[in-house]
Formats: sequence, structure tokens, C-alpha cells
Amino acid sequence: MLSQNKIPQATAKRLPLYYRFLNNLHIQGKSRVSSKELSDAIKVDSATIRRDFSYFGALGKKGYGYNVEYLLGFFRKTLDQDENTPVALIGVGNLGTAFLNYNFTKNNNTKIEIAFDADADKVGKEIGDIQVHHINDLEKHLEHIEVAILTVPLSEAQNITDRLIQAGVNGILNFTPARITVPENVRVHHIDLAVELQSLAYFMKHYPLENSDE
Amino acid sequence: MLSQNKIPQATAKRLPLYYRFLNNLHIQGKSRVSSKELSDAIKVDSATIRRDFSYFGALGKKGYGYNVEYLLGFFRKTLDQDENTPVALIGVGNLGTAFLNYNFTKNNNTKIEIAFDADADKVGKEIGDIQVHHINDLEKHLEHIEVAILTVPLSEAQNITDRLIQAGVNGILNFTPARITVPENVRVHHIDLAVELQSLAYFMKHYPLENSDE
DNA sequence: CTGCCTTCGTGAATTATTTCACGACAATTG
DNA sequence: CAATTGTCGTGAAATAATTCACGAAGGCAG
Repeated sequence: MLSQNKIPQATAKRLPLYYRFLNNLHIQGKSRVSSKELSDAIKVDSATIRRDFSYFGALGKKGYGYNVEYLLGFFRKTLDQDENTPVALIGVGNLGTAFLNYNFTKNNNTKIEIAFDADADKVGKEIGDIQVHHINDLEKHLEHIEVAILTVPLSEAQNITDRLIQAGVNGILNFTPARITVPENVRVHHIDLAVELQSLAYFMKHYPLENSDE
Repeated sequence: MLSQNKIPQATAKRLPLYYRFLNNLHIQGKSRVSSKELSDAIKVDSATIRRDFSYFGALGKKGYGYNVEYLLGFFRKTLDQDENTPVALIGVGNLGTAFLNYNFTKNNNTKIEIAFDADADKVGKEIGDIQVHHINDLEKHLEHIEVAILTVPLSEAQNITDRLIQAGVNGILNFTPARITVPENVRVHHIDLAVELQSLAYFMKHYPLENSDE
């Protein structure tokens, strides 16, 4: 039931989505919500939602639904919303800048604390309140950082990955097209924009009108 | 075998990845590759790769592997690399600009042909060779466009989605946190950057060292 | 307070995907 | 040309995820 050990990965990926949506409901002053309503809003089958929630125990009331505040409190704990995860951003190009300007801390337990770039013009600047440091000083500033967002050119990807890991990072959100190699204990999530776009085009041509999303 | 009808979605999502990597091998002058080598490079189990390829027939040779050029030619046809998919970009903010500057046409059958924004300062400019038009003129310029990348503020997401669909778009790559509502025949892929980051943090804390990637 | 209505929680069925493991065949070596 | 090696293609098993469908519990209306 409560052990975080047995939650399916597919469920774990949906948790942040649930959390954000519940937060919105709460802000709107709604106190009650059913799996059906949630389903309409976030486009996940209602049985899947009930099943997901059930991994954490019986959170709802039959014939009523879920209490938004209670559920929200529960998810806050589960997702460690209290404890912020400090994040480093590597590569202040267009995409990196998008991240710096994006306000992650709303509804979110992650915060970009520091940024790095190789371009001397960018070093020393502050973008979205975040200081940009030179990539050469990477090792000096990564003391307590475990997560990095990688938005560097393809050619630098593996090299910088190695340095990040050396410096103690063990989670990387990789936006480069490189399939970087890391030790077993390091977790990498790849988001490959070109692949996403191609994949959408492929699905459109070959899967006329089935279930899509992702 | 050849019908595109029976390919699992999980396989379809990997096809662009295979394609790009084969293309790289080809450029490097390699003429031969085994499922094991591919596996090491793109971090997908070799049995999965062989299974994926097998949906298209027997493409390899036992005891030898796959002929890069042959395989590449095959994928080119399968992924319709010949035929370019024209794409519109909606919202020229930081993220949108990243897309415009990103050169998708290398190794890719998709091309951003036109961009839209509500900001008068941006309208008329050219970014990465793409003309920026005013969002009011959306309907005037979407004649032959079927795919849109949505990088607008949350508040505009549904409204603009409706207009896109009205104008004939039937595939949307949605980077807003909104879970947009669309008719059945429209395909949406959501890429929610905040969710991705939170999800990575969650996995790191709760799934010590199992399989990650995505 | 009664009875109808809603909606959860979940066992079981279904569907999807991955992985194992091995036979068959081609390449290569001596 | 025989023996050895490498690697595919795939049946079958395993694992993962979704969906069905219904009993139980509780809300709500009259």
C-alpha cells in the first residue's frame, strides 16, 4: 500500500500531472472531484485514475468522489513537494533560456539554482534570476546539486555528462539528441524534440484515429 | 508484415531514433551493424531492436547483422522521409525561438514553414529563416498545414487549439501544461516540461536504481 | 428514514510490451 | 570444405499496464 516500492512506473509518471491539476482545483475553490471529472480534464481513463490512486490506499469516498484538499495534501507529501530539488541548467541557448524564464517553482518542487554556458558573453549575466557561470567552473559550483538539465550542443553532450557525473549529479534531463552513456546509478530521461515531432508525423500518417497522447 | 497497421505504438516511437542513428552510421561510412551495436548506442535492448525490425520483415542476415545502407533506405521509405511534413509554430517565445533556430531538416522530414505570435514586435521578423506572422492572421496562412507546435501561454492554449483545428490542423505537439480538448480525429502529443522534471526527481528518490530512460 | 443514485476500489480479463532462449543460417577461419 | 562463430528471427514466457464490470458503501432527495 504505502511503500513507494510498488508503484508502477506508468503511475509514477502521472503523479505530477495529478498534483498540478488538483492544485488548480483547490485554487478555484473546488472541494470535491470525481475520477470521471479528473478524467475529462486530464484525458486519462477514469479507471486508470482510480487504480493509480488506489496504490496509495483508499483516498476517496464511494458515491462521493475525492476530497480535493485531502488528496492534495496527500500528494504533496508523496511527491515531496515540501523539499525542493535543486537543479542545474547546462547550456544557456534558446532552449536553456526558455527554462530559465519558465517559472518552475509555481506548483513545483524543483528549482533551477544555477546555470552554465561556454559563451563568455553570457557568463556573469542573470537570466530569470539565475546566475550564469562559465562551464569551466562547473565543478566548483555543483556541491549539493543532483539534477541537471542538459541543453548543450550535441558535440558536447557526452563530455559534459561525464563531468556532471564526476561532480555528483545522478539525474539528467537530456534534451540533446545524443543517447548519453552513464553509470548504472544515474537516471537519464531523454526528451528528443526532433524525434517527438517525427513521431507525431508518423502516427498521423499511419494510425488514422486511434488512441494517441503520451 | 508490411502493413503499417500492425506495428506496436512502442515500436513506432522508436523508429525516428533508429533512423537518425542509421543515418549517422552511414555518414561515418559504416556499412554493417548488429543489433548489439545498435543497442549499445541507443540504449534499447537488442532483442527489442530485432523484434522492432522484424515487424517490417527479415531485414538482416544471420551471422552478419544489418546492412546499413539497405536498412536506411528501408526506413527512409517507411518514415516517408521523402515527403516533408510542413509544420506551423504557434508562439515565438523562448521555447518557440529554440525550435525556429533548431535545424530540423537535417535527418528529418519535418520543416517549420511558418510561425505566429501575438507580439507586434515579433511580427514581420524572420527567425531562423522563418517568417513570423500575427496570430490574428492564423487562418489566412494555414492552407496546407496539418501539424502545429504549440508554445503559447497556458491561458491561450485551448482557444488557439480550437482555431488550429478549425483551420484544418490535425496534429499538435503541445508544450503547454494545458491538457487541451480536441475532436477524436486530431492527434495530440503532450510534452510537459515541468512534469518531466518533477517526474525525474520523483524517480530518483523512489526508484533507487532500476531501469529508467524513456 | 427509505430507497435510489453515485462513485469508489478492485478482482479478473485483456492488451501491450519486453525479454528469454534457441534453432537456423551465413560468414569466416584454418 | 569442415568446423566454429556470430547474429538474426521468433515462439513462448514474463512483465507491465489498461480496461471491464460489479459489489459495497455512502450521499442525497423526498
